[in-house]
Amino acid sequence: MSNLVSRLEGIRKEKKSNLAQTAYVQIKEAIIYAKFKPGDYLSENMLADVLEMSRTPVREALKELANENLVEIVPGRGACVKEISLKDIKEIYELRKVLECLAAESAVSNITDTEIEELENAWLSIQSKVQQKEQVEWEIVSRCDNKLHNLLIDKCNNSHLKNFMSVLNQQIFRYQLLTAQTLGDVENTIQQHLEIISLLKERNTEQLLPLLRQHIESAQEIVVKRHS
Amino acid sequence: MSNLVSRLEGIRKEKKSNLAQTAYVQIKEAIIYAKFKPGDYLSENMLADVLEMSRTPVREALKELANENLVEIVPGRGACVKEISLKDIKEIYELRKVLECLAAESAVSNITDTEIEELENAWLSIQSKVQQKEQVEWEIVSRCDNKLHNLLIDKCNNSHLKNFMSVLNQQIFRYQLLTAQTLGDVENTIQQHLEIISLLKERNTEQLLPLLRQHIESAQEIVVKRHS
DNA sequence: AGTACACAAGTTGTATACAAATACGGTGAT
DNA sequence: ATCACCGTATTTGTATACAACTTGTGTACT
Repeated sequence: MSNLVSRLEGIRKEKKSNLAQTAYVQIKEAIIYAKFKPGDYLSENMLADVLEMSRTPVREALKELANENLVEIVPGRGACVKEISLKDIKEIYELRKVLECLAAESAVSNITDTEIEELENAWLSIQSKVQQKEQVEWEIVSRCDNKLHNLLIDKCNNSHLKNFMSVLNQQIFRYQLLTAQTLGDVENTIQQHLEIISLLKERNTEQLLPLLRQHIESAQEIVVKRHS
Repeated sequence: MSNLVSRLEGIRKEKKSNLAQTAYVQIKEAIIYAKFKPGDYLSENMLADVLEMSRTPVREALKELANENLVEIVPGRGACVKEISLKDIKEIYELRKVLECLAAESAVSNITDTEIEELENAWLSIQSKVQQKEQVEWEIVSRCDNKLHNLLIDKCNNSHLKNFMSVLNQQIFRYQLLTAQTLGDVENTIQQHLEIISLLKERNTEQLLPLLRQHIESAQEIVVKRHS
């Protein structure tokens, strides 16, 4: 009997509490939300102090962030928060274009109708607000935008692709936050998304992929334009 | 004067000696060359003992290897050398197909004529051996094969793509070693490569990409066939 | 004033110590 | 014989100590 109990406890404990992991999450958020700015040097001691833990887990977190291109470890100085260069943006979006299309291709057959409808409703709600001349915040549109892209990744069959894309999307999100916090042509954005959703509904891969590609390209243009 | 001397010494020291890095390289090689076999558990203590260093750098190395999908860190057990599943192979090759084509597209304009000729000569040498019925070892063909693919990666403009591909290629190389150590249809392989090289020489991207894609697909088929 | 140098403060890299969790093997009861 | 339980050994997670290196500043010397 106590055997069973211990097994249940094993299942219940899904926290995976682990200081290195929390350090990783905290520092990452601080970088993405620009609490730590590009060019800042983060010393392990300082971070350990702030996070109230020892250097060891902080160190592990920094190494992981270096892998994901969010910091650069400079020996003798500390971990430097990476700048965002125009070249980076172009490279990342070039990758996103082919990888997200690959994900979409496989996701099309896995996404359920209700998931699509949910997404559609979110956009329709934004559309009606716009049509009634209500104020629409950038954050809400951004969240909806991410919802679509995350769905495509989430529902694709390729776990390695998922990992790659999550690293990419993280950086893209950071770019958006740093450069494009204002709305562009909202009505156009809404139109693009609704078309994509409609093709998704029909499982029309052939027409979906080019449109998706074009959508990502225009997203890139916005970020690039605001960058300078 | 002594100021200059110390500066020169600083330049000369380009070793970047760092135990964590050497641990990473050593363990990775041991896994790729199957000295550590899939399913083996590697404890930090054991590795530290073998590598004659403390657990700290070993631990960092293992975390990095976990990121690259070569081991899986199991709490309470150790780092388990990853099995190679059929699903993994399919996923990796699917990614390779689109990413290597993307790399090739940009590499075509950066590769020099001499680099291509060097590659071509390597393959012609193998071809002449085969035509004279000489024995050709798998390792030599494999090395030539990798030479082409590494060149495409190396000469592409996208640094993020390079990073992704180096992780992918590492795994592909491991698959090849574990499953396909014997030669398939060598003459066909040679023919395929020579055609690709010829198109590369002409900078004929339009015809190159489909052929490259097809080449990767047939490489995948070989690995999959041997896997079972 | 300008330059070389030395010293101090801060940084990472590495080793080690300790705690908590887990696996493993033996022992006993049913 | 099988299962539950318990103690030991091993494992990771974390903190801390120390060494080597880098940077920056101040000082003496030219």
